[in-house]
Amino acid sequence: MTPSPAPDTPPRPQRADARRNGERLLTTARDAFAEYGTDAPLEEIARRAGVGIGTLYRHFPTRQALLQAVLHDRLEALHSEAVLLLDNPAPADALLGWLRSVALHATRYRGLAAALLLGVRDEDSPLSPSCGAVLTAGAELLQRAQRAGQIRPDVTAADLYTLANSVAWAAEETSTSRSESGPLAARLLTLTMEGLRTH
Amino acid sequence: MTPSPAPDTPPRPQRADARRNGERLLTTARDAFAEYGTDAPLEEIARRAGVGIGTLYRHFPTRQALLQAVLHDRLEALHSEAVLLLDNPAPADALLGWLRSVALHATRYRGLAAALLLGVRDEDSPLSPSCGAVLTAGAELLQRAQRAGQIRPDVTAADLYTLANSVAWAAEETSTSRSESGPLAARLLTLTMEGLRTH
DNA sequence: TAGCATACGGAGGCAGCCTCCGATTCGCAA
DNA sequence: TTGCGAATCGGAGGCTGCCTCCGTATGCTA
Repeated sequence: MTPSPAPDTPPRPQRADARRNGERLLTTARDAFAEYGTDAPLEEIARRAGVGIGTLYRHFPTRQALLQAVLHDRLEALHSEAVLLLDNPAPADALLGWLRSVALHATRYRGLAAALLLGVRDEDSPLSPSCGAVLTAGAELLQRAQRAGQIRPDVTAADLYTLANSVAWAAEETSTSRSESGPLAARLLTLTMEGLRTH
Repeated sequence: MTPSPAPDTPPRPQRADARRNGERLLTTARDAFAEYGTDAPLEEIARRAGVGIGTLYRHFPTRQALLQAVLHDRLEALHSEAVLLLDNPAPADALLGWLRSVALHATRYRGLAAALLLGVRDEDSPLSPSCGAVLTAGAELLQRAQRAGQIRPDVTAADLYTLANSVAWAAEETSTSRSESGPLAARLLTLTMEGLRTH
């Protein structure tokens, strides 16, 4: 146990240069992921941000941690979108529209769908909390639609999350450019989702 | 132009040691892919087969080429299964059953679904001919089911191939062990396919 | 402005890819 | 059988990218 100098004094705040470097890494990483996909070379990101590779690893110990920081806001947005849609008068439409957002988001970077799927499977992943929150929000949306009798009762939120991401993955693997993959994902998702409604 | 000694004499057949090495590499690769997935280290495969890495690359210039050789028979089997099913009296059931085979096959090795999708997208891939044949066979099965009015007319064979593989991919990404991913793929595929029938 | 905790940077070791070319082996022809 | 040329082999070596470790530099507080 390292004795703290004062138990309730918060640890000294981050040094100014450290905060600056962290921010530059973040914005640089965002660009690099967009350009190379989620397996963009980390050394390239450090170089572009004008810091050493050691600095990158100190701020973000794993690629997943960096990705989590880059995605944080977007995942939060998906979460609150789901919460808002709980008030939508058409439960099934609300659910399916939200799933479209999820799938579209997952086509943003090449490799992202895989990372998002890992985020729910592996509880130790830095993405796990954010992905878990998204999944939970989706579950409420689903439950409401199922209670209304509009969606098959045997589908789980995990199924839907998985399907949305897998469709996004397929779109990104199939399309040459990233601009094509969005529409393709939407099209495949529509086909997939048709089977979920009750008849 | 290198002048051939005799225009219609086939070039001298492969030397005995070369043929032997090629075969050993093939069976070794099969095991390695099963163990490590499609990105198994090639040097490991060469080592296990008891040949130098140079020999591996001479026989199979790319990883895709090796994969193609390993998959050849299985893909051919999927093709002929489709042809046989053309005689099945229930067109939609025949199609959906075949898609289940396709998806199950794609869960065989980790990373395989991605390779199979690439095989139809990239015409230069060594997998392209085999994958193309599978896709064509599936298209006939689909056309028959659509003519019978049992499957939505706006679905393409490429859609179905893509969906089957993406579901297989999701199953392999989601499951810890490979033995779980088969059933999960089947379950997700069922959900997906429900929407394809006409009502 | 001195001293210390914090943060930086990049050298270096590792794994895997792929190429290239000197060494080896096969198999035909005499 | 033997000799020879063509076919084949093997792995060293150069490259990219990952990640760790530790000597050095710098911001912050007193």
